[in-house]
Amino acid sequence: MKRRIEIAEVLKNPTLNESILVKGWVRAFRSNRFIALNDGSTINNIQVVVDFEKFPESLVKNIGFHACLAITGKLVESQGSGQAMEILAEEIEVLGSTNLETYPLQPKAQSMEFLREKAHLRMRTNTFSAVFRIRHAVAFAVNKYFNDKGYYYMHTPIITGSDAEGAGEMFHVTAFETNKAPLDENGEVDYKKDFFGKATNLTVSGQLQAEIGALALGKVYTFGPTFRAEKSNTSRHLAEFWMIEPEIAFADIHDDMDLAEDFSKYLINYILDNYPDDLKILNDRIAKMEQNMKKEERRPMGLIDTLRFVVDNDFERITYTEAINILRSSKPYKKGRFEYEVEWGKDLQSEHERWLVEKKFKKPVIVVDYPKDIKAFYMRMNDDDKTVAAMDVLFPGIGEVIGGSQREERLDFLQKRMAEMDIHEEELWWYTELRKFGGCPHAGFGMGFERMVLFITGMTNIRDVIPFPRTPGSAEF
RNA sequence: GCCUCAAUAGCUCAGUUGGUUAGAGCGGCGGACUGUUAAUCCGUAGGUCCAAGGUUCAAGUCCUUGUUGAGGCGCCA
Repeated sequence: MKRRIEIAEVLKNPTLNESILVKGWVRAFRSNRFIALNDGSTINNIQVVVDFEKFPESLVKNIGFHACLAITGKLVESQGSGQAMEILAEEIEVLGSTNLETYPLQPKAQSMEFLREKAHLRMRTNTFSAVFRIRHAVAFAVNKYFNDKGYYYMHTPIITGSDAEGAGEMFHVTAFETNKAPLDENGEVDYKKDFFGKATNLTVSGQLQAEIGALALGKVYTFGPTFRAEKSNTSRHLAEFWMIEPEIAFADIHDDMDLAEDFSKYLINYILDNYPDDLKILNDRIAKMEQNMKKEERRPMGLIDTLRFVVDNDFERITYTEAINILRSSKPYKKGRFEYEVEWGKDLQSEHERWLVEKKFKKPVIVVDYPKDIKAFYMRMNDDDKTVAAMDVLFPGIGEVIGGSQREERLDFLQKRMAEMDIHEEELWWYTELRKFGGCPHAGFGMGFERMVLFITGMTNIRDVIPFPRTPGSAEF
């Protein structure tokens, strides 16, 4: 019995004129003679040449789109011009045929919305196989980057007893059966009798726990699923997404920004260096799609050129106050083109961020030192007593990919902010104890993993860079 | 949560001012084809026009409600 060789290996280290065994799915069957076979190990196919008269008609009939085949044959130099080598089929076994009268996928461009409804099949397409190979690679690069720099990967809880993380609506977790939860004397659900003895939720952020790690291990990061019950209906939000949250001791906001920029560039470079073929498929797909678009709707640069440009240039760094001033002296502001007001103390709207990133600077922008009133309680107060050491990294086409801050390490400042924002210290007693016992300056950020994958793959909807998207009203598969 | 748009063949779409039997390309099916590269060529089948109600002599087309999807806003990552 011959051992199967993966197509990636065949193409990388070809053993010409030897008989080999490959297995995979049919991407195309042309001229009753040429099979393009793909096994997922690479975006590239191997061509199999079938002398159809040598095989029974019933077998040849089963070689349809996305049928699964095992093929033994001699690997030779190709006579055709589209590929370097090909396999002359000696034996063909149909492992799984496809009934094409009912199979929904077709060998042509189909809409992202349609394919999203076929999440169990869409990974077989060129676009999605490329996206999910790259998603894997970005995840690997995240771990490699931090490991190589001496960070420890820390697993923070998925179920949390704290509802004060302040990052959005939470999904409740309970072992009670619906409508059978015991009530207390006030008629409220008595969570003391629930599994954990208290009300619990799915985590919206691992940051507060990551701070525990940073203040013991020095440098840690979390990388895990995160849940937000916001009914966000946009191409940039998911109810279940993955977040990367490094947290570092003895670091200030500038170290934090340096890390965010270096880390982002590392991830992009890792894909540019290791997945050029998948990137090219995605690059060409976008170029083709944009052929029919008006010039002003097209991207200023192709996908690969955009990624190169981002890693080759410094991110723009401006303070929130500078951003406000730049916006107020901008053409669209003067001409009244912005829908929302630009005013110190108010958060930058999407349209403002987009103008700064896409029109003014044309590259990623880090905005730092936001007004304290629009930011979370744990962010470190600046000396001006008006702003906090918080930063957002904004990317073209996506907006906020990273949000971070230097954390408030001074107990009295922290307690004051918590009181102002009505956060009870009893609930976060362990968090304030980190300041009471051996605290130190520290900082960190959260990167939306899918948003980064969105940027690197050039996809336009976040639901298309996670295998099984969870959005309001949708939890199929 | 708010706003806007859309839903017609398996897919992507066209369908004029409300007017005869709802069209195309791709895909499927049948056939041809021994160097194809989104193969090509010939033939063929395929429709609850999202759902319910309404206006009208007449509705794919107009109105109401609902469902689903997309986009924008807010929230954020």
